[in-house]
Amino acid sequence: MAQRKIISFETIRVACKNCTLSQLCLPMGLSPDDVDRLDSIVKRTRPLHRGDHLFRGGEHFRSLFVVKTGSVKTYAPSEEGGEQVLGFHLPGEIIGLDAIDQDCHACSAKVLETSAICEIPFQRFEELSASIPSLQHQMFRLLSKEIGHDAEMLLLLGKKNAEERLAAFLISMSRRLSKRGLSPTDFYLSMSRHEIGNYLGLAVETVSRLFTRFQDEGMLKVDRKHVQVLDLATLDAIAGSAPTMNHKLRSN
Amino acid sequence: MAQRKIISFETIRVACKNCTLSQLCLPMGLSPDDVDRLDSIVKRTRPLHRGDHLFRGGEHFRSLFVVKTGSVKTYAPSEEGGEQVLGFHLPGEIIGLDAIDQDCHACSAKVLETSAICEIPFQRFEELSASIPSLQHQMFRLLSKEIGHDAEMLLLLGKKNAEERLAAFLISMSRRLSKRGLSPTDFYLSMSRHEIGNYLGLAVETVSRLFTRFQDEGMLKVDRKHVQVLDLATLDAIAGSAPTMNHKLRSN
DNA sequence: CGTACTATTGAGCGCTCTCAAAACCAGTGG
DNA sequence: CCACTGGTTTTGAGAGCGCTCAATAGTACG
Repeated sequence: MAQRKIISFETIRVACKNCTLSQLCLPMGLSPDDVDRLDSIVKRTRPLHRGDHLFRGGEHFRSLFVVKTGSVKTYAPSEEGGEQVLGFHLPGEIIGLDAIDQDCHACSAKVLETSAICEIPFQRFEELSASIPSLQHQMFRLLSKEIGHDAEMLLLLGKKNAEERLAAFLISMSRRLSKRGLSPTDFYLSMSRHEIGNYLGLAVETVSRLFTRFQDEGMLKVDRKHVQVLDLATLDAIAGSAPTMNHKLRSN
Repeated sequence: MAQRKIISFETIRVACKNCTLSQLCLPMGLSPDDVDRLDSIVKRTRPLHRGDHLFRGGEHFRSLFVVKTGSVKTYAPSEEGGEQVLGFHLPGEIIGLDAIDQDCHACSAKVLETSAICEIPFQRFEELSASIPSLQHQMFRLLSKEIGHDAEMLLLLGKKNAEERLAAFLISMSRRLSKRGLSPTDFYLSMSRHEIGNYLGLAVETVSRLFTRFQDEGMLKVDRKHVQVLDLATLDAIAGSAPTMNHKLRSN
């Protein structure tokens, strides 16, 4: 996932415009003028590095964030130092939507690799969207899309076994990366096995064993964080919640 | 949960106003005038009965729905007739938010008991919220709240064991019912054990066994769908994701 | 009062976790 | 250049939670 890419300031400025565009505006047109108004409230931040926090749980909510390059994970810290990884966010994806309600962040967001992030002050964004109906509509859609995505994760965690979960995870990464113009079959995972397992509700060891198995079965070629998908069709079939041949549906 | 309540048309009309109010407007004030404008676009529907559908997956999205009385479940039908229960919706709660994005319902909504439902045509609602900034803000909050709730479910399905899941479910029901002025310790569950298990990612048998266990341990008194919580504090403690004494955290 | 459905209870097994240890990697300092 | 150290990943062996299968009881309804 573009680990050691050199990022010029100009690159960020331009691409940042693109990323807000692609997320909020592309699907249904804003006028070029409205796009400029939107873009004028977006702040650019200098590149963040592995381990940096966009925000921490409990902090006051001020802005939404959009990943320009790199990747970010969101997680809910629990009492005893444990955490639940809530999601991984790739370029073009938005972070912080869950904080609008409480006006305060319920989860934390940590950068997984050197990343460029755009910041959208929410108050100003709200004012803008009140005056641009199609922007309001896009925002509703964006929030709704997030809810739909969460529903998929509920299905994954509620019904799928370990094999199906990892396959679904890889397919999701593949799709999202290819949407950004990257290879759907050859990519780097910026998160650790530990984080993948946490996200999928599996133990690290189970994730590791599955990577090995998938490789043995010829579906993947795995070297550390570098993944090459050799048989996307089979992987997709496994991910598709279709219970494995020798399994019946669980509890339904 | 108010199973055999007689509902007059007038009751619905008045209470329907209340329910849209409490969900969308109460938290931050709309002017009484704006409230009337909102209320004027809300459709009342005659009472629906057990098994009726508000909508089915794949149908075109036109309206959001608010539960006035009764209860509704949303679920995602999967390929082979199986289904994943996505949520149970009690009075005052809104349904259909996930359909805004695709302009088409991804899940189905089925009435669990005789219920009164309000319908909010989304197009008209959007127009209205563009002209009432505080309504727009409330809608953003509502969508965000849903995302936050989903995150809680992810944590539940990803990290909690069967005991903690059922406890969390019961605490959730208790809280939501008491928010509507009903008893937090004495209520009827309108959904079957099967549906509870499906929702929580557990087998029916496991749910049944846990109800029995909770009762044996003196935390609950259970008679079919009638639940009385005898020790809310303990139940709350179990639900609070705190791993049981003899368990460590799972995979984090 | 039979039929169908839902709920309960019991017994056994399997998937995934836990525990443990080795292999591998990256960074640091001698 | 290499040993040392902390981290991540891999691999192995065993155990337990929760599922599956199966049978019984209880409930709703015609």
